[in-house]
Amino acid sequence: GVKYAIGPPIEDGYYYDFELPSPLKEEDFPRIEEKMREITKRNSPFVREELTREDARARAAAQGQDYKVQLIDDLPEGEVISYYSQGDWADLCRGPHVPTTGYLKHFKLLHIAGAYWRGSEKNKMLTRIYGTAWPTKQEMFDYLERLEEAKKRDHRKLGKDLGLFVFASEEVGSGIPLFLPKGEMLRHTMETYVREVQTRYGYQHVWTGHLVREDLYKKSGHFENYADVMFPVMRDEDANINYRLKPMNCPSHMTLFNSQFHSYRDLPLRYAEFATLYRYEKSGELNGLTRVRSLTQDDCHIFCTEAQIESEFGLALKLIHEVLNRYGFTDYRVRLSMRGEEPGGKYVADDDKWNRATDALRRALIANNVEYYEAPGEAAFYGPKADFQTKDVLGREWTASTIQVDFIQPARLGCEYIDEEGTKQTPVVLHRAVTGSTERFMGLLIEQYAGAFPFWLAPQQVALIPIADRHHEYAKEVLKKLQAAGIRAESDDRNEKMGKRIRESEMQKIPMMLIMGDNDLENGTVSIRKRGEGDLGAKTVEEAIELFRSMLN
RNA sequence: GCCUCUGUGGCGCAGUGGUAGCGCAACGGUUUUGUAAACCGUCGGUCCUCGGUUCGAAUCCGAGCGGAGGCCCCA
Repeated sequence: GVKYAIGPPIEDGYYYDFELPSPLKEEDFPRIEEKMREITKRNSPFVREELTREDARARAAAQGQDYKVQLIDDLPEGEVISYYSQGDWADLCRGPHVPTTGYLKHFKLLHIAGAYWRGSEKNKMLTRIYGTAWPTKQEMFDYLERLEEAKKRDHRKLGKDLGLFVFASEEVGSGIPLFLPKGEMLRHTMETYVREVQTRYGYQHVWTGHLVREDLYKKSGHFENYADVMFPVMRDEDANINYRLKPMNCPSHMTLFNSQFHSYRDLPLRYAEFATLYRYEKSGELNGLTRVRSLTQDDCHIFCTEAQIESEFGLALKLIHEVLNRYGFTDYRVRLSMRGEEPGGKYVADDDKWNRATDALRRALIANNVEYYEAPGEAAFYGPKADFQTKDVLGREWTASTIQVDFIQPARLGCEYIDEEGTKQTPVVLHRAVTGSTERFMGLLIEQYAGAFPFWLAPQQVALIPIADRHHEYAKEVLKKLQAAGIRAESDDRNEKMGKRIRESEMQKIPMMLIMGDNDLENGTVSIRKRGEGDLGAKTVEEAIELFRSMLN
């Protein structure tokens, strides 16, 4: 028989998990929906019934509903246990429900997915059916419409349309984005900007390459948790050494720290790196630019004393605010990710250090007036963290910025500094990333702006389109002047009809175009066309440069 | 990795057993020509791969490789 697990409401809909005797297919949906309509037409009432724990348990057990029995057993003491019934169907549910089935008129089953019971892959995989329901036909139509619209902003689609990047999975492999010239330009702009900010905030940039001896990760503790995602590269049989592609930077940066003596006067010491990392993410995990196997992390490690945590956290916070605001991200939530309740697991066992680290973060969040919510079980194995959660166009949550306190790794890797008393101390390390990874952040940016980037970020600021002759000397001269003025200009190398090119530029969200027609070539002018404002008429090159500059802010 | 869905010219799609079609794009041309369009024509496909069933496979079956939506994971 069918066993019922859980079926909660979610944003814009609901799902229900079942254990089914035979697999369900999406082609079964019409039949199920037909049945649903039949039930709603009956307009039968939902009846609420409150039971004692024993009665509820007996009832679920009698029906052979093992999952319900487990749910009942796990309900906290004092919780009212209710059953809702409708016709001959009864189900454990907290409620509330609509009075009768007739209230449910506009619904649609969306898709099927597998889901582990209780979310643990050790448990059986159940069949989850997602659906949506709305009070009116119009609202449901609007919702489905919104989904369609969102798909148009999907960075995977826009990235292709705008010529930013491609995935050649069958040639170079899954999860390895290849960036076209415009995409590389965008990457470069993003990284140059963050580098400039970091330098201003007292960070020093370092470089640690791509290969690391496996032993270092055994020492740091990464190996036992993440061996699965580390690409093996090469083994030196004679020396008995394994080299790995670098999946994280922390041990490398700490090794750099250890390479020199440090006094308390050197602290805080802030190392930053735009590092290419490689992680063998599970195939089902890959997702456009937001989850890849080769990524560029804007990773930083701040070595400081325990007393400096709060001020360093505050500084990092200020930096993150500045950067996210510049990019136009204001809609994010801060999550304090803490160790889970369960003892052991991946978390390094040292209650005292965990408590001190968590308290330090909490104090810093409060001191800086940051609103946050706590999430047990989300911490890194070495410490708690503050994660800045943003959403993509389909509503999925992703971590962009993160600040993490680490009392564990520096000790393991033997980091030291000499304090005022002349004794050796272990520094605290703050791990910090602003954009998280250049790739993921670019994906979020593309969706944020639907491809219409702000001027300073746009991979192409101006398209040059000489009408008469693209090899015209004057056109070349104009291009040179623009580039000399620091404006990213490209000449269009296709000798196309202008109307087509303009339509295409609208699609590509080019913020400003510079057109050189016959008249311009004769008069020594250029014609400006600005996105959203249309034709601005003929200008001199110098006037055009002024106009571009004014757009930069 | 697991569950469900999916893989046809550059892009979007149609085609469920008889050796592939449409729209857009591209290319050429005519006309017009300052931000746009009309018309005519042309090019372009190992129908993801391998194997099987069949007289015959894009179509049915199996395996593999991709992609999508979830689940677990996310240093």
